[in-house]
Amino acid sequence: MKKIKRRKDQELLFTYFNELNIIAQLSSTMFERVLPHGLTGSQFNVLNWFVRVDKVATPGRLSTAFQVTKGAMTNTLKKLQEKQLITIDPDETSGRRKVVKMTRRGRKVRDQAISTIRPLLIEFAEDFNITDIKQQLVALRKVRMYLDEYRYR
Amino acid sequence: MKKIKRRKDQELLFTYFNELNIIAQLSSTMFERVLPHGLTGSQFNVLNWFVRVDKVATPGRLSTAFQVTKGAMTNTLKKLQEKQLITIDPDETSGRRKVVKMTRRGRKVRDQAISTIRPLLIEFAEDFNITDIKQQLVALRKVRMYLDEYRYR
DNA sequence: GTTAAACAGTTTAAATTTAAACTATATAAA
DNA sequence: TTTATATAGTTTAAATTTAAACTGTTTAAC
Repeated sequence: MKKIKRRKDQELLFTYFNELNIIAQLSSTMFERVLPHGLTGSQFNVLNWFVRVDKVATPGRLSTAFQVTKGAMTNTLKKLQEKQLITIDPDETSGRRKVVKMTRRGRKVRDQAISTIRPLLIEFAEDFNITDIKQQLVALRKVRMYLDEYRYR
Repeated sequence: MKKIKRRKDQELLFTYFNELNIIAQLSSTMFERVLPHGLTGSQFNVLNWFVRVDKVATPGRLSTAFQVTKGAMTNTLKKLQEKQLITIDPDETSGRRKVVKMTRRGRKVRDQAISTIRPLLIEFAEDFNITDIKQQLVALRKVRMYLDEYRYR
């Protein structure tokens, strides 16, 4: 009896994470399609980080934040720098660190990106109950926190 | 007033999809780490599809199901074929189609994969209310269906 | 029946990402 | 102080994925 329940639970959870993954894939693709200036998802996420979290960053802090390898972040930052959306300077206080900041142009492009994504979200909001989404978000945060902790054990 | 509400909603939704994406990334990584036989996530997903959905497939059907390009699926199937986990044969009734099936070996490896993932899910289940997850799943399915339809407009 | 269009799958080149090796700097231990 | 180790970031090669071009087959129109 218990064994059967466990198997059922396991299937349910598997389906649950599968559904999460499909949604993640579909939504990222939708967002990426409308991003301006040939911005990729990772590039936009970095720009948005500067608005959401902090004015200043290091490559390492960003690679930890987005859970990508340092090499991947080096690449993403290089692209953003080429487009003049961020600056990468040596850290005065440390010879191995670098200081990353968003430029004024970067901020403008980020705002533009937000405003191209907004219509998609507004439309979505018309079909869904915001209060309900808010509750889902509470639950999702718990799941994310669990996974985050699990990762570092 | 309405404008402010819209902006708040937009931020909430953005956070919502962001949270979904982080969870998707963390969970896929966790699962992939424990997969046997150097199986990648995409490879496992194909094997699992044969258990969940149908005994027989075509490359096209699979690339649609997982929303990846045909080229990506060609690659994934090639890898699975090399490992002798699937067979790819010409379709008797059509010269341009191919018939993909999971081998007995493939089924065994898929079952093995499931059983390496299971402990992670069992542990997860101990910290979360299954009834609650079940309700979340209902909500997530609605979101997925919305995005799925949105995609083909 | 020919011809044109659509379809199924593969191949190619470019982009992104990872893991691991590597360079350079900072910290800690002796 | 000298030496060892940890840290920050870059580079490299391999893997995966996409978009687009391409091959071959089927369907539809005429």
